[in-house]
Amino acid sequence: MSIVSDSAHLNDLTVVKSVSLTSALEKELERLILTGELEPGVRINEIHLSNRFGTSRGPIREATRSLEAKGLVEVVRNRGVFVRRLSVEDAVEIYDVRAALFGQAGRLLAERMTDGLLAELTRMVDEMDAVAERGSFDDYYPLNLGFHNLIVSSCGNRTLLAEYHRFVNKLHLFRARALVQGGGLAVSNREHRAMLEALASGDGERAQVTHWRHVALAKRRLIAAVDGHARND
Amino acid sequence: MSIVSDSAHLNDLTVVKSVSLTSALEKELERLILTGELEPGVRINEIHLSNRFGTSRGPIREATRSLEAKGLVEVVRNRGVFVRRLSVEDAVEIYDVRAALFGQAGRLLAERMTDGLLAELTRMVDEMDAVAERGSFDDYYPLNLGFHNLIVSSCGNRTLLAEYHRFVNKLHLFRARALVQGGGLAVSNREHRAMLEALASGDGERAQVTHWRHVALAKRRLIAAVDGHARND
DNA sequence: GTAATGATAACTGTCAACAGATTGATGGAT
DNA sequence: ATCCATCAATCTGTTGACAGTTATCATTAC
Repeated sequence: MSIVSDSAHLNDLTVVKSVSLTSALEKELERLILTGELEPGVRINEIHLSNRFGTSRGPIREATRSLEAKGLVEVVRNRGVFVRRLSVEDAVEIYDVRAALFGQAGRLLAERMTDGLLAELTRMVDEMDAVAERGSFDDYYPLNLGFHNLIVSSCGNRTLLAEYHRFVNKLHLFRARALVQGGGLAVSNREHRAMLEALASGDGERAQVTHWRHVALAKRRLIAAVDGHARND
Repeated sequence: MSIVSDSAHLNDLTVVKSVSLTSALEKELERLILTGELEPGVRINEIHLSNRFGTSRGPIREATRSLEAKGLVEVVRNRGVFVRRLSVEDAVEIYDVRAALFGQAGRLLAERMTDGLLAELTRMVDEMDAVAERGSFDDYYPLNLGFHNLIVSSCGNRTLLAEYHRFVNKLHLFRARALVQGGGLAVSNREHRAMLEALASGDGERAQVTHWRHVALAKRRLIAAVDGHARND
């Protein structure tokens, strides 16, 4: 495992001196973890990292403590820090939290909806329908992500937005994540339409229910996929 | 290594060598912040702390980075770390998140309710009623806290539990928090009874709504209290 | 061949020191 | 009296080094 490779990303950041080395390192490590370049379970060697980034171990330790609080890594005394590995149970728990947050975002958004936003969201769902017919998951995924992000970003609660992102990010640590991403494109987008209608109606309660249910059903699909996969093993 | 510090709490922890100095410091700092011994807005001086606890600055810096990720302090480059200060808007946002999480906890709990737990929760509400009649807030507050904690702790989702606590803790950073704590004891406990009935019925949807509404109404009381206070100024 | 053992290497925990930035004070000019 | 420049003190950012712990691996005994 030769971690001795140059990181262009970090160099970009270190040029800007207004950002501390620690936070730059933290962002870079987070990127490495979320993109999967640092796989769940692997140990993060402080000395290797300090060589790789040309810094001392101090800032790296600070960055990893921050990542630990964010739940992306695990620190074991005298043994090191490990990229956190999510079990199926962890992932299911996260879906519950995410459903709660997303439902709340839907409620808030319904109560402050604008015509322009509704048009944009409708356009996205139409586009997803078109892509879903072709069954192209690689095209569907970013659209789906953007749709959800736009909803939560527009709900007017920055705390909620930050928390939502935290949990969506954490799902990247779940190895079997790819299982659930494949199926049910058309089904999922039908739920999107129900959400749209609720948002358009301005009924917060109804919006909360539809948004909550959308994630709850995704959780069901995850569980079903995992069970199916386990049976096939 | 003689740890010459005024903090009995810290000494308790350092005796156990399985816990790193950093995490012991973090717990202690968190305690100081949540109890208000370190007030919102004040700067945390690394050198003073290292003298106080008899350590070097390294572990303290690591602990503060962790607290930053938890949202309890704010780090400003080259200026230091400050105990985070929550605005009214921040507090309101947190209530929304808390409502979402608490509602979800109610749903999960309703679907796994036991007779013993229901009896215990009922007992607590009865006790709160008795205390509320006397209008004794100091007695009501810990009971109320315990009631909510028992619900979230019993819902079976540890991730949700951790997040819920995170946000309840963050509310300690809100200076005007005391405003909302005083009023509506009897009203609040009437909402508790509605929650109890929903939990007893085993209807997850209904439990989620009642639990969500309980926090949403608390948020309204907070806003009303803040507005009233502003008018009286 | 396998398991216990002990030496060695590698790594983390902590510390003390240096470099750079910020703050506040001092003194002079207007 | 006010404003600005300069400077000293204080604090943070970062580094390199040392101590203690864990992991590795060859050796030995069975």
